[in-house]
Amino acid sequence: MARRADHTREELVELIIDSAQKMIVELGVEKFSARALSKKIGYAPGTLYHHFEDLDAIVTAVNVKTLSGLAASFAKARDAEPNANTLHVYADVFISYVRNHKHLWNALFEFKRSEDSEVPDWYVAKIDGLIQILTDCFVAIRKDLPIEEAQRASRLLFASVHSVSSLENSGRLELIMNRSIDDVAHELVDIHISAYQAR
Amino acid sequence: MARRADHTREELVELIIDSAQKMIVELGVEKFSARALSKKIGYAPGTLYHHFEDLDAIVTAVNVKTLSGLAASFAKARDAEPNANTLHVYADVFISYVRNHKHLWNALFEFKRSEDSEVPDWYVAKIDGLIQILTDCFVAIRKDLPIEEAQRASRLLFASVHSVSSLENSGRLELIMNRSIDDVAHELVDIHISAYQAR
DNA sequence: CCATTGTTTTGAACAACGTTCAATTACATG
DNA sequence: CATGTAATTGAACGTTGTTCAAAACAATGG
Repeated sequence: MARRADHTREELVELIIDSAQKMIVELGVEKFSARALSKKIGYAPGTLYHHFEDLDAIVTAVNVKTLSGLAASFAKARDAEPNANTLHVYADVFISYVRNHKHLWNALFEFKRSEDSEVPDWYVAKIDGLIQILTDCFVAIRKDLPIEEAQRASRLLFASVHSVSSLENSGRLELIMNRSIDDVAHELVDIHISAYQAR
Repeated sequence: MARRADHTREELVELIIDSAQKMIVELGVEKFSARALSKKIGYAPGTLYHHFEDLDAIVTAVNVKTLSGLAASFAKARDAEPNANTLHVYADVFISYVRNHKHLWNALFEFKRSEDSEVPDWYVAKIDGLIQILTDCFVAIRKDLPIEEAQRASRLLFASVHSVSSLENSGRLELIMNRSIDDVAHELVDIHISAYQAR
């Protein structure tokens, strides 16, 4: 048939992404399937593949929104006068965002993308944006150090907090320690600040 | 039929685990399947389920060996006189073990276990053993601090290095920074030592 | 040496998955 | 109203993990 009258191309693409997002939020990415999604939106499975390369592409589209949401939370918390304490604020923002969007976050960092599929550029760009905000804080902590040092420090802190929170999110932090992720994140921030100040 | 003459029960269990391990090493855990495994060992798929609860249980059995292997590597590198530098040695041991057993490590930390399945006790015990070794180093660095502080520090360092190396292993470290995992691990060790010394 | 017993092994079957593509259908245009 | 175009369909293919009645083998007792 030709395009059904109920949705334009753009509307359909949006419908697919939004429904996929809802589905992942509710059931987690492992329960997410092409058949279930197509049923939910009232189209046949094959239709999905005329608007997206494969399921991977749909999850990736959802991931854009997830990462944008985190960026928005960071932007909201952004301080005109960044300092050491601001890093703790961002840690809180990060931890609670991940906690409140557990399934979406898992989709972002646990979904297996196929071997050949490249890492999208916007992925790196979005993350770079987040890290830049942290870099500002490190710059403020020690204005005498070159910006490269601050960048290095912020990337390392981001990687640390991020990956420890992934560990928590997959239920494996308790294998290593019996502490809340909030505790751990804040201590990591302290440690990284302390080491940075002692340079 | 009754038990086939070619393998005793114990031999068969061992054969299953060993073949599963080989398979994961060669192809990765995502290519690992019940049918392929049964074909490889020359038994029918159903046979696997008479010796293991499910595929998860087989992967878990492989994981025992993986974690034991890491523990053995740590034990080999263990120093009678631990100090700050020894932590770097362990970082190297850890990183190269993960690098040399990429697929096995992924099976250990990326394989999705079913919701209800409990974390095995030996899992925690093995990891605790590794962390104890690190704790000794921290104790040596500052003998005046209580052992709880050293334990805290070693768990945090272990979690950091471990999770950053997971990030690398899943090909996502490059999303955050353009550095080798070795570099990152050693800087993490330095940072944690520095902060610990400054307490 | 054979029949019976008790397990172990088998493999077809089930429900689900991602994906493809010929056939169909609905809409826009002439 | 006929024709053409393009979106949609859904059956089909090859996977997957798992189950279970049936079959097959080894040990046992006579």
